[in-house]
Amino acid sequence: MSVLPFHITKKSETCRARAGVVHFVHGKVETPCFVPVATKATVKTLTCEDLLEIGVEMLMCNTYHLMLKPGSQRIAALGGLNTFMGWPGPVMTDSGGFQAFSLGLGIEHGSKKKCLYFPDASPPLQHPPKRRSGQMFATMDEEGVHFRSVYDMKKHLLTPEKSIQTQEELGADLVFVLDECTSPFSSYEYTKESMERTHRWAQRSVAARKSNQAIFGIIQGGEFEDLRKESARFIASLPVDGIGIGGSLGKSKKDMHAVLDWIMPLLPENKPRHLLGIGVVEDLFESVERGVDLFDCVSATRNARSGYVYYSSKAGGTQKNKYRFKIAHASFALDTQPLDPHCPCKVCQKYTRAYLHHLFKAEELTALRLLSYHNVYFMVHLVKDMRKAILDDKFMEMKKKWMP
RNA sequence: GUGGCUGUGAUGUAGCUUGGUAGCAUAGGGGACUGUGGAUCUCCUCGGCCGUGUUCAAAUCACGGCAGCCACC
Repeated sequence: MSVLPFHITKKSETCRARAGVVHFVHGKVETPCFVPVATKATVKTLTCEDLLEIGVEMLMCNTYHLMLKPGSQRIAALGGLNTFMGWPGPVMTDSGGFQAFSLGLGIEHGSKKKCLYFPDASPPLQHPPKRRSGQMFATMDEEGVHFRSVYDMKKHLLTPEKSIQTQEELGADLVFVLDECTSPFSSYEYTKESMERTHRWAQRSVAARKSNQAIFGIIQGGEFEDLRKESARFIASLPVDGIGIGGSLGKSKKDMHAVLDWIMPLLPENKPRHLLGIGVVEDLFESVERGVDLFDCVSATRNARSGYVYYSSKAGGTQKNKYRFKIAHASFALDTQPLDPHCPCKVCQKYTRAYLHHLFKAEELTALRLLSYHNVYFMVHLVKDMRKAILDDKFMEMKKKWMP
C-alpha cells in the first residue's frame, strides 16, 4: 500500500479549516485546492498553458468518458494521461461512479446532483422534474454498473475492478473507488442498500489495485445522518489515501452543511478530504470551514459556457446572484469595464464587458474560452486566498467579508 | 393608367375556404444548472394596414381607402 504524503501546515483555531500540502507523483498540491474538471482530458476551451498560467495545480479526468473515447489502452499506449494531454501536474480520475448516477437514476428521477425540485425547498423551486423512466443508460447490480455507451449504445460493464484497472491504464496520480451516487429523490431504504453496496465496491476497488497510485474511498449515505456516519466510519477504516465525499447532499445548503458536520469528526485528520462535485462560492467557504481540502467542480467552466461570469463581491453587484452575473445581459452592451475590476487575470486586464457581451451574443467560441479562463482563475484563486487566510488565521474573517 | 396578387409581433410565417382561444420558429428579456452540458429545461414581453358595414361574435365575410409586388399599356 502506498502512503500518500499529506502534511497539515496549519489548522484554524476558530473552525475545522486546515491548510496542507499533498505530494503526488507529478507534483505537490497545496490545500485547500480547487481542481478544475477535465472530463475528456481537457478543461473545456482551455489549453494546458492557460491552466499553468492561471495557477491550476491539479486536474480531474473521467474514467467512463475516456474509457469509451479514445479508450484507456490507447491512452496507456500514448504514455498515460500526462503525456497524452500535455499536462505536467498531478491528475485525478473519477471512477465512473457519477456517470452511473447521471446516466441512470439521474435520468429516471429527472434529477442532477443538486435537487431540482422540492416543494419545501427554500426558496421553492419552480419546476417539477421531468421523469423519463425507461431511458436509463446505466443500471446497477452487485457486480457493477451496466452502461450503455452514449456514443453507440453498446453495452459495457464497469465493475470496481474494471474501474481501477482502467484508471491504472490512464495513469492518474490519484484514483477514486467506484461508487454509486443516490439521487435526492432516493428513499432511505434505497440509499442504505446502495451505500452498503458502495462499501463492498470500495473494498473490491482497494483490493484490485496493483499500482502505487493513490486511492480515495468515497462516503455515501445521502442526506441521512445515521447512514452518512456509518459510511464515514467504514470508509475511514479502509486502507485508502484519502476520503471522498460524494452523492446527494440533501435538499438545501443547510443539509449539505449538516452532512459535513456529521462526518468530519469521524475522519482521520491525516488524510486529505475531497468533496466531489462541489462547488460554487458559498459552498467553498462553507466546506473549507468544515475541513474539506480538495474540490472539483464543473461550475466555473459550465457557467462560463452559458454566459455566467464570476466576480468578487468587492466589485459590487446585485443582492441576488452575488458572485456572478450574466454577460448576455443587455446592460453590458456599452460597459467598458473589465469582467471583474478586482481581478488580475489576463482576460480582465485586456477585454471589456462590452466586447465579451458582443462575442457571447454572436456565439463566437472565443467568448466561451475567455469566460472559462476568467472563471477558472476566479475559483482557483479564491481557494488559494482561503488557504492564505487559514495560514494567517483569518479564514473566518475572510468568510465574513464574502458572506456577510 | 388598367388588371392581378399580397398586407398578422422586432423577423419569417400558420390560421382565412366553413366567422368563435391569434399558433409556430427565430430574435429580445428573466430564471435554472455543483464528480461536464457549445446541451437542455423554463417563464415572460410584443401582433391581424386603415376605415365602414354585416353579425351575438370579424384576422377570417363585404365595400371603400392606403401600401407593396407582378403583369400589361
